Amino acid sequence: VDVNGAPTRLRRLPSWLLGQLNVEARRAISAVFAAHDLHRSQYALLAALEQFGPQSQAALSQRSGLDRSDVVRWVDELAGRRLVARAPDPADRRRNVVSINAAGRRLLDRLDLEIGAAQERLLAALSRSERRQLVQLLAKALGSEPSDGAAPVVADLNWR
Amino acid sequence: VDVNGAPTRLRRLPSWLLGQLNVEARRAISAVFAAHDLHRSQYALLAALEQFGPQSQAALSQRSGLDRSDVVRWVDELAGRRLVARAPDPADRRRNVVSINAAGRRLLDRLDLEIGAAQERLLAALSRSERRQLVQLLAKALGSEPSDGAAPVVADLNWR
DNA sequence: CAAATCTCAGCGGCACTGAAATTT
DNA sequence: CAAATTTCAGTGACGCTGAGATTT
Repeated sequence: VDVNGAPTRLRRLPSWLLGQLNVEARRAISAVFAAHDLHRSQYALLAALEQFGPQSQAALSQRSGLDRSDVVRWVDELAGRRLVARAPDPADRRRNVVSINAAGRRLLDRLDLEIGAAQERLLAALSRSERRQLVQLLAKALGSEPSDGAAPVVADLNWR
Repeated sequence: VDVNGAPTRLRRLPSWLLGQLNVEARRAISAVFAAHDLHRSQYALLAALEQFGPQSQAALSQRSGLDRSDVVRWVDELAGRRLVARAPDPADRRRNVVSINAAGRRLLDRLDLEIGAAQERLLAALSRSERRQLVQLLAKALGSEPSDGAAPVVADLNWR
């Protein structure tokens, strides 16, 4: 993706710039996951399970931002690889309770490092403080409230 | 898209934030174009034609960032609606020369306004200076060199 | 009964690939 | 001949919809 040479109209358009950088981001990230025969969505699921504990697929959908039907597919895959467990909820038999296990946590830790490195590659043209700024601006635009509880649940990723 | 409630891992990940905001951006922008029975890609083509003049489809592909095969499809559409003209290049008969006409320019002007308004909606949570910052950071991350020739080719869009 | 949950089949937009046809 | 250009058919990932089955 070479943005120089593109029309001025586009080069000034936030939505266009977002789209272009997102293309590069998807490429970089997908490559990381492909090396593990995994998918972006599965990282989101593992992250939600690690942070919020065992939960229904509906809850997973809400927390991960994935569609309910995609949650079904990706949990299938994760369960088949023994990275998560899926069991009917005895308290409400409409639900499946999904939980991450030790192998899932190990994989998540390994992925954190590689994904962090990919972020650095993606934003190589920016300084550290610029990367921080970009993250804050994106979060604010999304209506993200400061992740309360000043104590971070997860250790700082290495791209910071 | 509600980003609060998402895992901390994701909320700190530039590529994830990019993806989430890009989803909203696509939704906002597509709605604008749908009202004109148009497509995002066609705006990019019109913008390239307006700024750089008549050119081959290969050149259009490079300038607009669209794939060569998609250029074929969208130029088909634009030509069918008499917004651009497509004629074989007498100097090199492998090429088609595509050019924008008066109707295309009028449409482009109208779109500029509506797209500008959509950008404002997308970034409503940001102040003006934050929006400017975001655009600059995205551009820098993409390796965009300052659009040289301090004189802008296009009038400032109203979302600035 | 209405509402929630899970599951499955499939759709539409989109970036992209491969190959054929033509011309330089 | 190799390389460039246009065109077309098709693919795969992705976000999403609709509907059915089950349970509360």
